[in-house]
Amino acid sequence: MKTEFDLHSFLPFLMHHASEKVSFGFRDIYRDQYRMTRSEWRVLATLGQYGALTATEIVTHTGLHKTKVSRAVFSIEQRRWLKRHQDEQDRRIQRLELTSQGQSAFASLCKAGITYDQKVRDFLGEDDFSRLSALLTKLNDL
Amino acid sequence: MKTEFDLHSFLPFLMHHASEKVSFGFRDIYRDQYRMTRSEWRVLATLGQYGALTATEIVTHTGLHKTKVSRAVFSIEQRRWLKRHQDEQDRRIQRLELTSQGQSAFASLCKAGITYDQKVRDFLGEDDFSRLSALLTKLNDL
DNA sequence: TTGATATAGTTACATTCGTAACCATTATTT
DNA sequence: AAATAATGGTTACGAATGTAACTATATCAA
Repeated sequence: MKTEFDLHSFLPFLMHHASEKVSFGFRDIYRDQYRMTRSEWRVLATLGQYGALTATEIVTHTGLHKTKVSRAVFSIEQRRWLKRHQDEQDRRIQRLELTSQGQSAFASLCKAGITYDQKVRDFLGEDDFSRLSALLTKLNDL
Repeated sequence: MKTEFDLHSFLPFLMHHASEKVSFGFRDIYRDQYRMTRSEWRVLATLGQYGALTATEIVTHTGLHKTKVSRAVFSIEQRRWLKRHQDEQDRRIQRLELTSQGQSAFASLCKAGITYDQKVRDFLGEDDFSRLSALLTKLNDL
């Protein structure tokens, strides 16, 4: 049991730092090359990976707030990277689907993502990298 | 070398998720009990731990943006939790110091922090916890 | 010295964010 | 079937954020 508080070994602090470090490295890519926000990138990636989804499904996949998803979808639609298809059974729902332009943007960012991933792997070493992934995954159930 | 992109095993994604999970658990405390933002909590904690500092020193300690620090300092000052002391050598500088009220707020949040820390430790187990801390620290040099 | 440059810190502005309120539609209850 | 509740999604509004411009002071160079 720890009795002394030390900010720099406090997990929320450590996590946040490391997370920004890792995230910003990749953010620079989608931000500078495509002028995308993180929410937009995440929505694009989710649709790219899972095909057509509703906004609510994107929310559950990503954990993003629904207003973020709503706005991201709107802005991606503006670029003509996705289309909305009204669901005929349930007219509240729109099925969201990447256009071919959206898919190639996604493909290009995937490549960049894999390159970036490799960079971090090289830095950490394969063992530490997978250890870290496992620990982070475990934390999801906290 | 990985050739397929999978969002859910992509490190920026994993990190961000885990970070939010861990951070929000503690944020609820300083937010609900003290109406503080993360920046404010971090500035308070830094001053609590290191004693009197200048704004720039807080920036280097925390990595926070200087406007965030400026605003956090202002708002903590409003609560009478810190005082500014003009430096007589360099009149651009203000030395920032917690008042006794600030110190007791800090002390109380430290206790909550230690409790929270213990909760995460228990969840992960001592070994995984320190493994994780080590990996996150390593990432700072990425 | 004085002019140029750098640093500490704040502020104006535009953007982003989260909460809550809000439509529209569907499901459930009575 | 009418009333009520629940759901998908958007929007209004206030708070928080980052960039860049700004003020004031200090340092450096000529």
